[in-house]
Amino acid sequence: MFKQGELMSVVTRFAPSPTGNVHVGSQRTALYNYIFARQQKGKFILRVEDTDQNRYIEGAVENLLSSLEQLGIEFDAGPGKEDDKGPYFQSERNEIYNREVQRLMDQGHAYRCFCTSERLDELRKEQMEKQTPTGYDGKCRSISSEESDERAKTEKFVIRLKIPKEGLCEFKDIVRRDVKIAWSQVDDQILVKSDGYPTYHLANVVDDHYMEVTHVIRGEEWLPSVPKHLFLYECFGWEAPQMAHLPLLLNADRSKLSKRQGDVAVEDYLKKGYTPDALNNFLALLGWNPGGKNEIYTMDELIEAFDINKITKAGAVFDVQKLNWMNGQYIKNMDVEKYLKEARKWLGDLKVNEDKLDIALMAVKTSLSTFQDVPVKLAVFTGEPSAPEAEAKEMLELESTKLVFKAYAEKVAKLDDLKVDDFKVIMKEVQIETGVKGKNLWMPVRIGLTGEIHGPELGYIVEYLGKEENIKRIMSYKL
RNA sequence: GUCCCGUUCGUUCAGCGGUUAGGACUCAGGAUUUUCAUUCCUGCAACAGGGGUUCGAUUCCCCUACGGGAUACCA
Repeated sequence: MFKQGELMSVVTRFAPSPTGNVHVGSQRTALYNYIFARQQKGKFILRVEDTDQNRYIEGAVENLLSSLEQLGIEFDAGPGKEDDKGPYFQSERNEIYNREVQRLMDQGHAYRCFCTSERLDELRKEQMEKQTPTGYDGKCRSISSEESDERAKTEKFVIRLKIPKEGLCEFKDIVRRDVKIAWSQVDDQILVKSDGYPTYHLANVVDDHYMEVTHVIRGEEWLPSVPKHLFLYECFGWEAPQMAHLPLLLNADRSKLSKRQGDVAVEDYLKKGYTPDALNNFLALLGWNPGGKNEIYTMDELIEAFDINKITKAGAVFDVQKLNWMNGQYIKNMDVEKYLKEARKWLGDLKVNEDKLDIALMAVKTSLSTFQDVPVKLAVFTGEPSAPEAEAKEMLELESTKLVFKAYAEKVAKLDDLKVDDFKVIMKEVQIETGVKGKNLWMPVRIGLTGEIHGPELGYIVEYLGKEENIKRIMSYKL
């Protein structure tokens, strides 16, 4: 349990590895770290965990940086924002890891292991068959330091942590509360790979210590390795940070959120016209909720309301339907200037009347769920009228429609300009003159102009089309 | 296989020993609107199962079932 007012300044960190585009699950982890740090008036660090040379993907760091920037998740220290705690790329910190692992070796907490991967595979297979826990059997533990030094000159080796073999590791997690894992279940973790780079476990602990991280907020998949980390802190004589292991994000079928069942990259959602604010809001509420009727929160409100002690334990399904609703809310409530500017980016190769574009955009503002919908919703303004369907045809064939069209065309012809307000006046006049009102009045005009029975408010369409086009379209129906 | 974590409406989040189990999304119906959308109202819908503890369990404990994670020289 995290208690307010503890005499420490909070430092959190987001530490992804650059193996692809940022995942929405990572976004949520970053968000919780960021929100918590801001709430506690602490510091939020970004650290790139690139110790696995094989998995590095070109452009991943750029994607990480740009995603965070677009989302407004700002770090206080990290790549491009160096301070005395850096560098913030693990691949540039090998000197530190080597120094620390040497300490471990000197103290007898770590040892070289010369076992081949073939032997390790074999061992694992045997253990599975015997239905016992899998893990390293400690063959190289007993090699003398003299022999170890000698063999190291010619043989490949890794460095392992000498995990206690007995007892129980008990620890507290802010989300999971009390967790117990038997030491017998914990493997002699590899700390340094044969290529000389550290594994996650070593690098993570060393960096968190030197970067003075006070709260480790990360995904649930790390929970089983906490004992290793705790033991490392103990060996080093360092104080361990507090832990909070977040529930996972799931597919609709409750399996781990994966690309097979939809988009998982932040970039994908941004490209589809979801706003960063909506995305943040939605993700923040997956795993935690302040209660009450409201679901819409600005970043500042999230920071204000967040309670790290109330994070949910169970995995959460990423429900696009709710995201769509929420994104729609953000667009509806968006400041007009900002909306217009953003919406204009989504026109694609739609041919629009530049002068009247804003009118069309405003007309569809409340009907958008994502910005990707802009061209679709705008089609009724920019395209030719579509061929009327059966229901529309019926309306056109009404006797009253003839009168309405005639009166409408005449009124429009008399005007110099055609604005939304003029249109309302005209329709009133047409109603009085023809005696037709309600649906029978409005529907035919809509169909006459667009061919559709549904669409945005007619006034906007009328103004967008302009006088000439209005008359042309209405008169095209030989009634 | 072994270990760890989890389980409240279809989804998400409230509830933290006594509630008609609440909100949001979805869905259905209605109102408003020239239509769709928006907005508003109403409704449908859940404590995985079994044992305890207790005067009383959704809430605490245990077991089972189910789900997820970890078991890599990946993070």
